[in-house]
Amino acid sequence: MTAKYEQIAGGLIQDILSGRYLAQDRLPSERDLAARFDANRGAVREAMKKLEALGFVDVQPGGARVRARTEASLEAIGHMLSQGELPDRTLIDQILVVMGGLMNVAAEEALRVGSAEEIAEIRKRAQILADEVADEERHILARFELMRSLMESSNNLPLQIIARTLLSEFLPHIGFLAKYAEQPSEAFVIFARQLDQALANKDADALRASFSGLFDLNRQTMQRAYELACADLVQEAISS
Amino acid sequence: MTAKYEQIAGGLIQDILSGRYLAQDRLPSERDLAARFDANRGAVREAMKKLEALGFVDVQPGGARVRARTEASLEAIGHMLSQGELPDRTLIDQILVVMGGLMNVAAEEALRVGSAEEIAEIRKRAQILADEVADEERHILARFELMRSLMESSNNLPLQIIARTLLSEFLPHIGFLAKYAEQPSEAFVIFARQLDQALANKDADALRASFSGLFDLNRQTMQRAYELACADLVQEAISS
DNA sequence: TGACCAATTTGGTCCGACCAATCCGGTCAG
DNA sequence: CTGACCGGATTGGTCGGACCAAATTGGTCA
Repeated sequence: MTAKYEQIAGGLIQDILSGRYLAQDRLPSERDLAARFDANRGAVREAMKKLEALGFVDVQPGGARVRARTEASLEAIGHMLSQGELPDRTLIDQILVVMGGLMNVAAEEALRVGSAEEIAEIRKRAQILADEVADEERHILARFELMRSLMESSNNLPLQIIARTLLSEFLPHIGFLAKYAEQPSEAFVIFARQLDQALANKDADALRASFSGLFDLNRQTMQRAYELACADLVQEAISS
Repeated sequence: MTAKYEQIAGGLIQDILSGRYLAQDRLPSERDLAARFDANRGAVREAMKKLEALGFVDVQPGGARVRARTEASLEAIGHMLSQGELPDRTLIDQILVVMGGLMNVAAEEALRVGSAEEIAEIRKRAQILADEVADEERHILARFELMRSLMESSNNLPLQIIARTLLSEFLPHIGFLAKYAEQPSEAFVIFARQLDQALANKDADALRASFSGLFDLNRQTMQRAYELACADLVQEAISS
């Protein structure tokens, strides 16, 4: 049984994201909300504190007001993704773009401040990706391990926080795409080799190029998988 | 008069960041905290909800535990910056690095999906930066306007959220550096011109190069200003 | 029509109480 | 002596009612 204040918070988030309460609307008073959710006002207040921290609302003496989407917190992204039957396709792509950019920064920083051991660790992950015969499961794992070690070696706290948050908001909502994902293409392997070489030569430009290539491929793969998943969903709807 | 639950939250954050409570320590019970802060347990609970949302603690039936720094939320960065007399120098640099990377992504995306009007808007901001005779105040303003219009034109919600959050956590803590900042150097003007040209030619590589140059200069300027501020602080300490 | 004032509403805080899950220390069997 | 077990104390979660100060609202009056 989830805590009641979480249920209240979840309900209000649904209302806000679904447009029941628009930006700059005033939310019902805490007393009214307590009545609607059949809860005590204290529980409602705890839920409001959570909404406030998530950047969904702005609560002041006199009333709580809904904030604009762009004023939300990064932790709110997960809730935005879980709206509707399928997570929003554009938003997924946007997240992938940002993740790519962050990984680029992490790679540059890792190259700049990382120790030899850390670079070697990263190269090991890259080499697994460059290994054509690796089975798919190990391949997927290696991608995450590559990202993880990059973040670690960047020694950049804000970067680590952003990447971890983004990932944890993102991953729970794309599990359904797994069965539609393609095998890594030939181009992927080539980019992975370039990545390894760039790390070996400490060549920042090549590093960037190979990384951009890898993440673009990943984006395309995701978009295709998304389309396949959509098509499947339509089929199911017809047959039912 | 700030709300009491905010005072409590602030006090606890201080305790956590100063090391009074270490990672995975158990926090005192809500009842004990209520006694210590001479407050009602309800107020303490609201403060705890805030700490939880900030990623500082993990509260469960049985007790609340302190999380590791890297598990914190992006909104916690501001609190980390306000520890000690001067904000942490390394952390400032790390934030600048991340901001640079994000702006790079924004610029690429703006070039990819932005309308002609939006590109023109960005170029206008860049041209102000390339204008050597602009007074300093206008110059600083133009930098922020450039960043703002880039973020706007990227049409990337996660990116906008991250950048806005990072800026709002960052800016309040670097105001003291303003009086130590140098005039923009000649190199800065050159990079700004390159930026304008790259936008005109829709040349993503040149865009990246000019942006990296601008942000590197900015980083160096900040670091020098920080050192000057430190030196000043030492002087004051001696003379008092 | 617009400025002004009072009643109402709203968030912030407090008190005391109860429940269920967890934690802790002692007990008892191996 | 060790380890599983058990019951009481502790802890977070919820409830109800109450009061205050600030903001909102709506009506009044100039």
